[in-house]
Amino acid sequence: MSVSPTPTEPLGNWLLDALPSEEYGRLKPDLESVSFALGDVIYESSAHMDYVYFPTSSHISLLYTMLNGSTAEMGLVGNEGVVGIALFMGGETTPNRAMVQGSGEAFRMKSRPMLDEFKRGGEFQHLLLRYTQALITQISQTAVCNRLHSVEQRLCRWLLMTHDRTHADELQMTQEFISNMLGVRREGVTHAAHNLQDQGLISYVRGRIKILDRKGLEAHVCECYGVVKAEHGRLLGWANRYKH
Amino acid sequence: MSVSPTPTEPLGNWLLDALPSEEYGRLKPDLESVSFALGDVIYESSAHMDYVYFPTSSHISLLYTMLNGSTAEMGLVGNEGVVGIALFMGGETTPNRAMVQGSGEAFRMKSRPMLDEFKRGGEFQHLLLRYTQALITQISQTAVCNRLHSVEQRLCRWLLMTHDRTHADELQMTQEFISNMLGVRREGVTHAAHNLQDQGLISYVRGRIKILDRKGLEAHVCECYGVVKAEHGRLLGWANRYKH
DNA sequence: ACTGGTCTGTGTCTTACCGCACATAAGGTG
DNA sequence: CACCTTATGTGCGGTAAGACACAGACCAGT
Repeated sequence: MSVSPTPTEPLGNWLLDALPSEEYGRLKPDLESVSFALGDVIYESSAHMDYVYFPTSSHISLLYTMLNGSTAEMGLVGNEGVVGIALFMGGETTPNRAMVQGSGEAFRMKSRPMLDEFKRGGEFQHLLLRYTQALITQISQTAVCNRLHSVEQRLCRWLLMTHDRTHADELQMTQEFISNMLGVRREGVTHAAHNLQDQGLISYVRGRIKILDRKGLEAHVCECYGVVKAEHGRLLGWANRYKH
Repeated sequence: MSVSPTPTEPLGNWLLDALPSEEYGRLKPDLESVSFALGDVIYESSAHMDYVYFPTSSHISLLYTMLNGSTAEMGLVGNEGVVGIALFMGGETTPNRAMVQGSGEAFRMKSRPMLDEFKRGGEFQHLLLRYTQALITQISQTAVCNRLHSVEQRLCRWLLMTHDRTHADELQMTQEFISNMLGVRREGVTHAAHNLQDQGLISYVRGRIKILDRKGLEAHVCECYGVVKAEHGRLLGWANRYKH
């Protein structure tokens, strides 16, 4: 992870870019640009957090690791959101881990100035809370989806969610990695990925996935993807972006 | 659902009872006591919400219903919490349903006065946000648990969570009902319940479950139960209760 | 006491997914 | 190129849980 100085606008993170100029002006001096590589761990479970992170070109996975080592993803944060909600929700820590799932850039801000602005109760607070609600929807839907849908459907969902946050048609991740996200065996991913490939929806070669037919994936995915996406749209008001 | 007037203290809801006198004094006139029966629907998915609810002797289940009609629970709210977080998180609605799972009492408050107090940024806001974080943990853990643990383990977890919120050893609910919560078939619940009964942990007769051996259930349950409980304790500071 | 409805138990068949073991393939490095 | 590591494919047996079909058991009302 490397750190570099002062940002230019628009920043590329929707929460930051939706701020009124006045609030943005107050926060700006405290924003630092950071660069993440795939697999970087941003927060360890129950560990102290110093910063909140606003991804721009990176995206981050929220994971839980069981005592026996198996893992599953509960949520995915891209440039629509923020990592570290526990800092403004008042809990300081969370019992999960945040890991970089797509390398790229983010802005970070120390807990203290973030909280100062949050406590003013303006648009910043309002945006963070609405985003948090969107995240809750995402996590809830994951809970239900994990219970009721097949590996193949969940893989579609995961690919689409990742695609939305990558803004590129080629994703870099091994089946092993994906299996840890979906909470299934690696072979299960091999199998599901193979099916999707046979249908011409993706191509998969050694840690490189190409999304060939997004529409096809959307036709294949369970309703969960749409529910979360619609709710994100509703809560984060895509129309209101880039105010300044 | 029946409504009756003015409360006496302590109210029995931890969030309300943890408020400083000043804030409690402001909210008090807006609190109404309501009585819920099993199965009452408090919020419908994506429907307008007028009130937030602070359960005391009742508890409420947060559910998601799939297009095909199958359902699963994502969270359970008892007298430690509040139903209707979307009202202060700023989303107005959520894409799920809240249903009474244990009959009993609750306090409710109109959205407007609740928001007025929330926006003052005092202890009320602080408590609600911390509670929301605890709820997020619960939902996250449900997501992971749904993926990685057996019906029997999940049934134990659900029984313990419900028991914590009922403060009674006899629960009233059919296997059909439970199957909708766990997102499994009714027969799956029959099977799991039977196993628990054989081990002398519970007894089950036509919609009446007795918790016979709580320690035994705790020994049987997956880690998820403990994680969520510990996090609730940490975030809601059980020591700080009943301030006034 | 009969009847009808609501719960629960049981059986069989099928399927999705796990666990394991191993084969193959594709790159990277000396 | 030879070799090693990493990534993926495949096959087989086991198991948890799904779908469906009924049987029994309890309860409530007339």
